[in-house]
Amino acid sequence: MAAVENHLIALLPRADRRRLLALCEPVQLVLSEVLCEAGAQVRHAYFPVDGFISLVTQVDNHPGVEVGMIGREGMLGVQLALGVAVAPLHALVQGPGMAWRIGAVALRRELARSTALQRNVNRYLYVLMTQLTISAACVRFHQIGPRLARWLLMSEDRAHTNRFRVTHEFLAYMLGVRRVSITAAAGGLQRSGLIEYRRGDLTVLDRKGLAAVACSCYAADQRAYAEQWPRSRQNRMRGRTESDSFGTIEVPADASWGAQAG
Amino acid sequence: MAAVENHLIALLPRADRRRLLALCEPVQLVLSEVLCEAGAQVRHAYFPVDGFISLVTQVDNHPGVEVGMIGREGMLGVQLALGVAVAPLHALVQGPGMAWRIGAVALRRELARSTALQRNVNRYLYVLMTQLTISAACVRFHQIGPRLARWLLMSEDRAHTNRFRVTHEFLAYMLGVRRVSITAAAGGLQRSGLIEYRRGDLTVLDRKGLAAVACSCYAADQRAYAEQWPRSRQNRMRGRTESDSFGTIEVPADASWGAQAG
DNA sequence: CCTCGGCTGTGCGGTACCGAACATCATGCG
DNA sequence: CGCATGATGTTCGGTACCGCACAGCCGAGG
Repeated sequence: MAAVENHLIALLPRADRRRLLALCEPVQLVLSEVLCEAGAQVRHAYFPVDGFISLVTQVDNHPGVEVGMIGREGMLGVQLALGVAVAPLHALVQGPGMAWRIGAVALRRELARSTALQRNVNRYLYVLMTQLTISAACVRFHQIGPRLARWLLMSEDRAHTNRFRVTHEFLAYMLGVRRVSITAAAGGLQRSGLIEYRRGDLTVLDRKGLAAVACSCYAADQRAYAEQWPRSRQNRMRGRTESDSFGTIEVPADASWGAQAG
Repeated sequence: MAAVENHLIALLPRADRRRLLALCEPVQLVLSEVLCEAGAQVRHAYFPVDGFISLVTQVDNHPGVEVGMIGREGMLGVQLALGVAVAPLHALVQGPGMAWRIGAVALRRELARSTALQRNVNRYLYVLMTQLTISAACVRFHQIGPRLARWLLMSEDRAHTNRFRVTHEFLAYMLGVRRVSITAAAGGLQRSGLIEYRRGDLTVLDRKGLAAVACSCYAADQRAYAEQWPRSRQNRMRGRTESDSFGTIEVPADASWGAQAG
């Protein structure tokens, strides 16, 4: 097993993992690439390893809003496991990197064979649903500043780096707000010394501080994941070093999924 | 087969339907009953026949927002099919009536046995996910008036009556807004002659007019359902009498799931 | 009949957004 | 170097909400 691997794959028994990977091909996720349009036919599922993907919903002629983020902890194309070959959402690459890609038919065949894979995919499906409902409430009640902080934390978790290429324009699209509102919110975070950016190059400086100003949805997302994989390596390690609260814990730059690298 | 039945059950082959119903017990859904709390353990799934159910999400100490509605077309407790026995959302009875209730274990056993049931449940799960994403965008971009109109249409579809007992207070909770905002929006609809209400007793007078002022999410929800059951009785009938646009079509009081009673 | 409690209407100031336009500034390229 | 391009900063008025408070009003129960 590789040092880094998609979690849904890493958690499979060795034989199942081998079989699944034999059906996959490695692909490079390219920044801003659109992996599928809402309503379009889907032929592949993706298991990100390094890269990560944003799920964006859109209505009428309003700008989009991100309702989900998929990194190493999940997969794009869960609906294939439900026998649905249409994408419900725009999926676009938000962090470049490697992913495993598998054909829809192969995935379904392997799902029928591996109950472990079935279990993982089902659980992830539930986590994703939870993420959607959290996003709905977040978008309704939380202000732009806290939402931006949450977004940065979630991205950092999935990008495995504290520095990424995003413009205010792009952030505005993700949060479903005006660019000007991002300028204001990001300016505030920068003045507080939590982040630093210039011309599409953003660096998270103070992860802990960011977590303090982020809305509760960041913690809620992590909790939803942790509940489904309470015994995974990441979450076992978590117990060793953290308090039981997500709101005030120290979250180092390479933390992910409630993990504490320790 | 009864004249009225839950659609997920009605669409099963006779033998599967018989087996499933043998495992179910009829229960009466009582107005305002809370069927499950978010995060709580779930022991039963429900297939509404007459009654219907609201799914409500909540964060911090904000009021709730409804993110899904379950009537004859769906079921409460899909997550059991994913092997998850925790509820992601508050579920409360919004329209009284009859429903079939089945134990978690029995449901899982029957799912393993009936591929037709599996198929229906999986597809409904996808529809529900779509509903969640639609709600997220709706709550972000659409104004209270159109959202209220949408809510009334969705409720009427599931209540199978144009008259229901709801207070402004309750509507405010469903839409995640202040009671006062509902008073304003509902007052507008009443002055336009689309609805009529007094003291917790609301009647839809002009369904067509309501559809005209509702946000696009009403049509989007119906389309999501219709895509998954394109050949169901309701949707077959639809093709005979309707144009391809949801925005301007006539929608009679007893329509449901894109159906046109004709 | 009257009163009380739940439902509805109204008015007030505040604010967090929006849309549009314009100003500045860094970067890369001819 | 100078300039186009794209990123960021600022300003303006407008609006759709919010929180709060209070006023009317219907209907059930004493």
